[in-house]
Amino acid sequence: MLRLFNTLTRKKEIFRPLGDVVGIYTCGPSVYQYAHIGNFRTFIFEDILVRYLKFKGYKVKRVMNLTDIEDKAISTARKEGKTLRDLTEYYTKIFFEDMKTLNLLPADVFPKATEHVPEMIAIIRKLMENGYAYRGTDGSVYYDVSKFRYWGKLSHLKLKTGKKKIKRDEWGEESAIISDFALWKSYEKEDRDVFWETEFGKGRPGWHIECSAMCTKYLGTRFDMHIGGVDNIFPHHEAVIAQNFGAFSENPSRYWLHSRHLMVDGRKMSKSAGNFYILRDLLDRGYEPMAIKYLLLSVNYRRRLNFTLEGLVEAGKKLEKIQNAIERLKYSNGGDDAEKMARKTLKNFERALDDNLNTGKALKVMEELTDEISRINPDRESSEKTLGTYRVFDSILGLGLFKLS
RNA sequence: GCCAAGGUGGCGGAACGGCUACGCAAUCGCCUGCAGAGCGAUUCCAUUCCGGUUCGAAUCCGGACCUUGGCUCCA
Repeated sequence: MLRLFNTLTRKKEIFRPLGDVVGIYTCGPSVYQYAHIGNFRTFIFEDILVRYLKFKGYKVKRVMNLTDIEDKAISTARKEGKTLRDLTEYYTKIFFEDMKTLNLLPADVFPKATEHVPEMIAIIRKLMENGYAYRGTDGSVYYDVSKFRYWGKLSHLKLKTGKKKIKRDEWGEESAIISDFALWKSYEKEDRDVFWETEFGKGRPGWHIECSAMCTKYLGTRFDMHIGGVDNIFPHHEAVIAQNFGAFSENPSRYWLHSRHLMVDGRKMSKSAGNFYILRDLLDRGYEPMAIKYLLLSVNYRRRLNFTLEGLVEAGKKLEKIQNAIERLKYSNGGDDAEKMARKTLKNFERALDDNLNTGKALKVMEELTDEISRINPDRESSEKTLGTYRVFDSILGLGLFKLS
């Protein structure tokens, strides 16, 4: 029985699907730069979750959005003298390549924000009609958070409503005052050719509306899971809930899952600290993609994971050890029975993943099986059965365990 | 300030009331034409601190101390 930690309730809850198909929406990449390994920690987690649900017999529909319009993307395109479209198409292509390199299954739908402006407008219209939105003096449309009584429920922040912006690093009484957020931003000349003519004027979408529009379009007003990194909790997912509630009177997702950020060399990964890794840099330096994946899976997604190059080497060794054991099983023709061990391991593997997708533990039980069968000389029949067990593991983990074959 | 997570051997990381995981690293053997891989053995007073509950605590309770994360750039 699968249990997942729901940010909304801050508890592990037994997973019960709403319908025949498990609907999963995940906040995908902003395609104006290379995705880094931290991004991939989240995407790998999501991938294993999807694969595991399928293994358990669920049908899954997964939607992953591509954010191809936002402030940074626009300014990056301007700096590089490219059109927004050229820029985002390039990084989208790279992202798909990286996903393939890491053996991640593609989502069923990859909707792009720029292709869903009419859907966004429809939701903003509803929000206006329902009294959750207003036109600002600058012509933009804002969400009035004072109208939403559950504002702050997901993030568990005690937020005071107000129009003031908080100042960072000046925590005091006023620090929890938050501002309304933009649904539709009116046109500024820095936007150049990035605009749409709509009933709310010439402009472009706000930061959060795309997810409301696209999750609703592809999964309906109520689906099973919404996933992202912890940084999305506030304000992004809080805003998505507010938007959907204002438009459709319900929280769009039953479970909200958030993966924790990874650390690099014991510190938060950041460009300024020089500990910022993107996939292709690591590959250029000779590291194996599956070793990277192995390391990223070695700790449960809600725990802090410290990414180091030493850890990466170690992960590569562990993976190799398993690959070697599998290779040996293909030809072993001894007299020992491995099947019992394999069956026990599969059970423990499932138990680990059932517990909030504890991939670290799952890898551990797999390593233990590997050690056990290395000590014996399995007979032909149980070797085949054990290989079957490894195939199950690999179908869920996608680690290329049969690489040597 | 508010809200969280966590502190286990040289390192990573299990165990959530009892049998002192496991892996990596290190040392020594075995196997091997060499290499790789593998096997066996060995070493290391590990549970932040102080109380409490208990026959028994890393695990439960209370209190310290410390670390990390979030609080509209961010997966």
